Amino acid sequence: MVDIETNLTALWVEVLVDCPGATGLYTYRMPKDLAVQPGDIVNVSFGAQQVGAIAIRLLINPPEGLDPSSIKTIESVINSAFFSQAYWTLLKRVARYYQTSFIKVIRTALPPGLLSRSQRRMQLTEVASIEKIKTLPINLKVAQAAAHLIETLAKSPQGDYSWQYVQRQLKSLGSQSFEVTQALRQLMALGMVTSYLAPPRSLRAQQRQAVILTQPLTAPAIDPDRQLSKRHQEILATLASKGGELWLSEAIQLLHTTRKTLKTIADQGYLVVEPREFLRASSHSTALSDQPKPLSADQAKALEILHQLRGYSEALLHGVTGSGKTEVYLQAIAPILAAQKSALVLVPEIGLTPQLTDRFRSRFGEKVCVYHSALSEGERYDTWRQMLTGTAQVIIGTRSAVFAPLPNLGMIILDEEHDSSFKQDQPMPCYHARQVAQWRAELENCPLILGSATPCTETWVRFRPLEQPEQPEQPGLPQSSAPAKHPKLYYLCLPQRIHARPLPPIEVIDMRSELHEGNRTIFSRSLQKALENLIETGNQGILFIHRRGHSSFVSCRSCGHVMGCPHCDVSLSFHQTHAEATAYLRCHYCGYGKRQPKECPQCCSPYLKNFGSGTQRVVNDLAKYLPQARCLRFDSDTTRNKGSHRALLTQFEQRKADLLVGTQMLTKGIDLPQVTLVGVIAADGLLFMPDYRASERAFQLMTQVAGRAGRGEQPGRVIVQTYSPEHVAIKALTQHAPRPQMAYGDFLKAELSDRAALGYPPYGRLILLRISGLVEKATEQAAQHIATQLHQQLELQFQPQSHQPLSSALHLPDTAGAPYSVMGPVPAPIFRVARRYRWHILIKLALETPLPKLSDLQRQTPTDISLSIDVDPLNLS
DNA sequence: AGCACGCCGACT
DNA sequence: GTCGGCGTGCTC
Repeated sequence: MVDIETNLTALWVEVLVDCPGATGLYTYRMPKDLAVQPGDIVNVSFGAQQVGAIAIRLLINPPEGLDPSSIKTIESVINSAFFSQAYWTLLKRVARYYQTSFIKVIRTALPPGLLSRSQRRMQLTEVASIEKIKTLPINLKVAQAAAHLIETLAKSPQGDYSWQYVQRQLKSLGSQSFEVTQALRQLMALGMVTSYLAPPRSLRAQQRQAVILTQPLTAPAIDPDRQLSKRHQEILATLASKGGELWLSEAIQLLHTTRKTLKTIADQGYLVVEPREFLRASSHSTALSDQPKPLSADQAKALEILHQLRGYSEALLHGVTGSGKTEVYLQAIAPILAAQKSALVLVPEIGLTPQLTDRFRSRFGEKVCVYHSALSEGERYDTWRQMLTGTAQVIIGTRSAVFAPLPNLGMIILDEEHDSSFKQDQPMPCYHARQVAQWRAELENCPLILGSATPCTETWVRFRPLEQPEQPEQPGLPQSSAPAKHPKLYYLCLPQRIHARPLPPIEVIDMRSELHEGNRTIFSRSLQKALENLIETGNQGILFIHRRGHSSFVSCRSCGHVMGCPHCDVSLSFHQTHAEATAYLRCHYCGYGKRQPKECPQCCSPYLKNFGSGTQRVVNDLAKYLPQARCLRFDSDTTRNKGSHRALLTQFEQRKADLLVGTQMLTKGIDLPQVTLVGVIAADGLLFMPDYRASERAFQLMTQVAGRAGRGEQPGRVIVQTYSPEHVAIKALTQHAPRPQMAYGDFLKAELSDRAALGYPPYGRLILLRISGLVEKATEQAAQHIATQLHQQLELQFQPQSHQPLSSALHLPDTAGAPYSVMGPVPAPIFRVARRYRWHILIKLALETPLPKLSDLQRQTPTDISLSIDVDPLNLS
């Protein structure tokens, strides 16, 4: 409870302002009519603008050295009493561990727009005239910018755009930023444009056009003076019978009419068409068609343990692909909901798992909400508000949903826990949802369930300490159990598929010998036979290609020139949705794109050779050799549009195609029972990434794709083609079939002993500093400076020790005995991306070394250089 | 982030 | 001597 007396006498509030560069607390006056509490999200005027802020604490006396008359009053309270103690502690912990300012963490946790800020906008006045500009004695460039500015503003219905938008538009038309500023100043002096600060618009629910009857429902009085056709009367009557209010789109369908007809009636005054708040429809409430399914013995055993979990505890549900993990989740959640508590289900990517969402929906109905970054601001806000209400619900969401503000959390489930999309590596905090979920479960005192067929090394080591390298091997199949040393960690194993369906055998094909024996196609003879057989028997198959392969660049046959990105040190990738579509070249790193040129920019030869994107090429080759096979491409080109994911899968399910040819996306949560054949075209792209996790990732990915085969009644078959069959990940893969879970354990055991020897995670901790800037020299200098600072700080925080030499990439200095070592700065593997030069510094910490504080580095970095601190990086490039 | 203030170079 | 560029620092 809040101390009432404090509440009454506190006249001052210290707040954390959402403004970069405004670190520290600012004091505001308590408004007379509002009782602001610590943890409230408020709006304050800061400098010239209005920004969001969080109230941190109340003060009875104004701080010393601050003139009370200069203190502004808190503008408004956006959200009251939102942060619970546990949630607050969670955010603090995230900020500390991931070396990020607290306000940045709050910003990632809240839906965008909640910490609102005022926006500078500009508006055209009547006197605006391009002709007049031309006569002015000003710089030609500025005059041009001014003309563009007027043209741009004229395009808006209100002659009104935000400053940011105009700036962006004019830049794309070739103006420099200072020219725009100057042009604006000129135009304002001439009175052609006015500039103003728009107050922050509060976030609202989604708006939709609605048709609303203006007359009373019961007796729509028809004005005899006005002509109203029979048809129009009919429409009004139907509308009245529907409650007098419909969404425009529904009205058009239901009343069999058009927008125009409604407009005509509206003009006569009988109805209005206007935007109305669209409350999140509970209309997609499919009937509760899905009932709990009978469980296998393994599932039942796992569920029994899950049901007994009380308070904070963690369980790893290690189930082979197709072992029915989802059913276990569903039945684990049911009693939580029944006890009026909520459950949080985290998945790698919502779009890729429509089947999982559907299943939850049909089991739990309206209690299921989806929360992820692809939702519109309004939808996100709605869902967020909905969560705060405290009614028991199931939230299915991606990484950021780990911060979902559920007040009464009963369980957290993290499905496919090995998936790298749970790690954020772009804006700080570079958090891992698994780590945050673990803290959250601890703080909220609820169970956390991690599920995967291929748990990541970190998780494995935590749950299976007995199977670490030096330990003697455990005989037999692993059993579900709790490791003795951690009574709160439970290892649950589903070693068999449901209905005892066998895991498909995996054949590894050595593509080198295929070549020696004269097969120059991309399909080995085994795969060819299997494909032919597939078509004959009328079954379905999947062909998997590793996307970042070598096969999608475009080069000139005559001079060898490779089309490269002008902003990055990478080659452009070839993209084409279908054979007739325009060919595009796109950069996978910065998004730059252009049409495929007709001739080589270097030597003007018309013979530009493209290999097509991986999938495109496979589809083309397949069409030549097996023309009767019907293929569907499933990659970023064909699934770009919203919903096309689902559409493609539905087509495939309805047997409108025999083969699904695709990339990584195929590995995730797709359950297609008719698939009997899985082919991995070239495993090699995966195996030799310059990264210590390459093997682990390759093995996980291949196990996941292989798991797509044989889920139905027909047995499956997997063919993996490679040029390096002796690779550990490939060798381990072939042991998959007889003792699947052991194969994974064996593979990890070998992998872990390598990691232990080098002090890599999970036997050490990494922190990656990414430094980037637009000016090559300045970026390098900044990187050097940061490295120097870093050494000083680390020495201060830990034992003084001898300097490690600034060694080059690939091999880290040996950490034996030392609490830490620093490598770099070194140029990043891809030195230039999106016109920025990039440098890396890698810190390796011994396991027992506490996490250093690196936040000071941030402050000492020049503003035009960006420094991001990635704790426990997954991606070292 | 935005905006004011202030220093420095090009111009009447 | 002034105008107007952009660099530096502050915002309760």
